[in-house]
Amino acid sequence: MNTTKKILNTSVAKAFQILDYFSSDIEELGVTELAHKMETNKSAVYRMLATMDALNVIQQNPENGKYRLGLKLFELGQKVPINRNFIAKAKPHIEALAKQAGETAHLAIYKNHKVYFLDKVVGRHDLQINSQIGSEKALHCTALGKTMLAFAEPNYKTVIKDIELQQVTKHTITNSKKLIQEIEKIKEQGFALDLEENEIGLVCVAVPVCNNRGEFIAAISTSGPSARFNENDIQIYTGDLKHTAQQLKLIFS
Amino acid sequence: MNTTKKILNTSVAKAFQILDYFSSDIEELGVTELAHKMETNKSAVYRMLATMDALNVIQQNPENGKYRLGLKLFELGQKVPINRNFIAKAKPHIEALAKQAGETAHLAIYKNHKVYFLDKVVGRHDLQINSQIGSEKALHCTALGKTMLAFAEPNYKTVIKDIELQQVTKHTITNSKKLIQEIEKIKEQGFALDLEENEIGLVCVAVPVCNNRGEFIAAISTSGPSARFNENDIQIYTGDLKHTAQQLKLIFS
DNA sequence: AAACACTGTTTCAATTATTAAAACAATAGT
DNA sequence: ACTATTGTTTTAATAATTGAAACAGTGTTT
Repeated sequence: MNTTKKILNTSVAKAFQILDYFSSDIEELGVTELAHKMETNKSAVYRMLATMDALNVIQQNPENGKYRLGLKLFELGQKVPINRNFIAKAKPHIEALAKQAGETAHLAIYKNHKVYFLDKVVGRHDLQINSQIGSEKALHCTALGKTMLAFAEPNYKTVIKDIELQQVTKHTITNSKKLIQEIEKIKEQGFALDLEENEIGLVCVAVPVCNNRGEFIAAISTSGPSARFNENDIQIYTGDLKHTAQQLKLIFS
Repeated sequence: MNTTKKILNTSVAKAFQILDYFSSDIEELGVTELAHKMETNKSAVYRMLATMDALNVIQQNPENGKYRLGLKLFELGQKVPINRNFIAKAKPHIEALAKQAGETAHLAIYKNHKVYFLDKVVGRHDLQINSQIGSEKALHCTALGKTMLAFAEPNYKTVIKDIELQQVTKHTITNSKKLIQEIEKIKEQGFALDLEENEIGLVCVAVPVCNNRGEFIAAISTSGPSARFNENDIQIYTGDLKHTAQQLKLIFS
């Protein structure tokens, strides 16, 4: 019963590598385009695409021959066992949070030593974060991640030593000692900050959501450009977040 | 630019075959269990699972060693280009529809000569349809499918000749001539019925949702056990459905 | 406690499928 | 009509997958 698995089938890995090139921004990709991105030949990519097309995993646009993600993935995505009931019930509160601050709000969970976005409600401004529901982020450079290290991970010191503290921006905490200090601080104050540690110009505030037994369930955050996140703003947002976390606590208690 | 693709990579096909064994009912599956279901050996299944585990496509439960669908699929599912805005805006109307009738309501689209469920709101009764958001259904034996043949497919007669009219129940229309007559009737009356043609005991009413240019967008339905769907009930539900379709028309016009 | 039955995991030679370059076909732009 | 691009197909060379059997754990039964 191993925890870290190895890739034993290269074809399957390549198939999912292809799928990862698609996003909400890049809806369509061609064979040649993908082969170039992946630095392989067209044949291999084509065979993968043809196979996945036959399985409805991707779908070819008959107009230009390019491919896009198919409905099989939508179906499989719906079957992933996550608490959809919680997401649905939390939604109005996340919406209220985003509306109050006017900034983008996120709901995220802790899994595989990573942050996973479960839901997102955008703020009212033009300048927005390019986050994707379902996508993952590193723990050490995000407010959500640091919240999780502080409140979701009892052995957070071990985790910090295990994960790679990659320098994403010049403000990223890459020193494990400093990060442990930061987590201790977060534990005390009950919220986490990301001051351009994940992306220059982007600030984020996050708090944990727990049930009435004090068990960590999820983390919520408010994020936006540093220009709109001065000390006073952050204090207000933190209050809003704690208020929302309290409401969400009642849902799952 | 072929439309029907062939499976050129067996490994990828097997990987997705494995994923298809999972559902919201069957959340967890083991290596031996899957190997038995697929009538192959454990090694092949294990290698697939290990690979997909490494990619977060599936995830092993460390408590019992069994596997479940992973967050990568949730992420990919979110990236599939379907009109999520429409689904979100339609949701309250589908909910109202389900509440009024007390029966399960569905929102579905037409793609690849098939019905795809985009959303579902369950009714108030214990006896419920076991449908899955994102899953597909055949056209000829469902009210939603027949609605699509009538209103979404200009060349519906060609499609009927192309698709297999599989006998699902004793009431399924398997004769193409009769099905064409049925579609013509549906075109006239503006709604479609499924009188136990897909499952014995299950009745379904469906209507099309169009924009103000008359273009088909989606189909909505009300379904439940035949005991709760007498002629009078069906007439009421049809009225409700047409009312909802009218409201949804305004959203996308 | 010891034997059993059941997991998931690993191994390894035999087999089979994948590979990659080049040719092909089909479209769009100049 | 030519050119440049696309997706698709073909080919022997290659590298991967296969599947039976052994292994290593867990939990249950005797």
